[in-house]
Amino acid sequence: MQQPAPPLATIAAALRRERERAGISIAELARRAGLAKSTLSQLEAGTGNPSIETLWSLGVALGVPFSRLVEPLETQVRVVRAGEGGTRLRADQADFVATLLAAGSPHTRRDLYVMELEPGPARDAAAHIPGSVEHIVVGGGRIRTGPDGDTVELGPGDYITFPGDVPHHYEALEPSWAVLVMEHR
Amino acid sequence: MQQPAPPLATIAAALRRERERAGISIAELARRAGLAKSTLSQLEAGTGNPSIETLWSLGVALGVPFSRLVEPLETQVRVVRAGEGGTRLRADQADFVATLLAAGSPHTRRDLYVMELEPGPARDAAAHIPGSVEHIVVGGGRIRTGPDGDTVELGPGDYITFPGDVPHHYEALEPSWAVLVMEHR
DNA sequence: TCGATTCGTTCGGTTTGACGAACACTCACG
DNA sequence: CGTGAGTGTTCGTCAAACCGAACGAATCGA
Repeated sequence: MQQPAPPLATIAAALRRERERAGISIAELARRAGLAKSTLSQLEAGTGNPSIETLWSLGVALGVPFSRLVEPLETQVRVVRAGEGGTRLRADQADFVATLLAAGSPHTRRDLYVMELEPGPARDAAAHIPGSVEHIVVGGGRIRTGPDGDTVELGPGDYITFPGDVPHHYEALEPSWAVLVMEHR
Repeated sequence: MQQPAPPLATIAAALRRERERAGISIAELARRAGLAKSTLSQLEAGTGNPSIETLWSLGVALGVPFSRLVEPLETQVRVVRAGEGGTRLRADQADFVATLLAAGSPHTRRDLYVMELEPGPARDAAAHIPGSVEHIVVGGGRIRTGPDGDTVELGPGDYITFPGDVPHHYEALEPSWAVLVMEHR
């Protein structure tokens, strides 16, 4: 039910991704992590099966949590209308369905809020930490929200997710409340 | 900044803890994971530095997310009624308040669901992965939920959190929907 | 008391991950 | 063109992870 796939390829991809994000070469990373560059080369090629210590030192050198290197990735604006939805779980003996909106990875930190809004424009230009993502499920009322220039109007049960590190705003069209999950890495 | 300590000892401890929780022997676990029991013996002893594949297969055999084996450790029923709440964020120039319900630590994995329930008892005895925690914010209707023998009735905007690894159930008193955040480590 | 079973640990042998050197390649400089 | 510094890859060597078998201890029946 869990453990979707052998993480060999995932590690290779994550490793390359994080290294390029840091803007350093294989040789440089090898030096910082105290490893042979040949080892890194093979790892990024998907060949090989690193030991915990090896992978750990890479996490340290890259400044990312260990689990970031072993679990997959996902962002963008995405809306799920009430009732629609992707993967639905249906309880065998029960009258309820649960719709998966966003799967979390271990390295993401998610804070859970309930948000109450009164009508009127309410900018939140603050543009949070880079890499943060917002998830909103409207509980009641109507809210227009999203990144500036790409806002969407939502009603009860509607879900939206969008990057939190760009200017965006919330605007209640009537007294409203919503569940907000703030995700930062 | 992160990466507190070499995870050698952590893995040894986590491995033993999870295995004993599953109530199986080293030999049995070795058989399920397709490893030599000698390997496990040494791993639990703290000797050795397992490869990713080895540790992964152990995670699968134990039915535990990979990261649970490599990261350290840290629940109860808690209810926040609509309008009440702990720390409230108030936007300076805006008409909205956000109430922090649950702060996420890194290393916890949180999946976001919307749940629709029809009236009638609906047991979910399944008792998910050990260490999992459920967070629920009711969007509409009325729901009675919580661990068996300790359920609470909730209305729109109410929040509850409780351990997900014990028998519990959802019971909609009328057609309802809710936001569910499933947290497992 | 003697198998028979299961447990966990210890001991050689084999596989393989990590290392370091050599390699081909590109770019900048003279 | 050299030549030097940078890149990433390939190859042989060595240490260590992993395996399988053998071991002592504990439990349970016959």
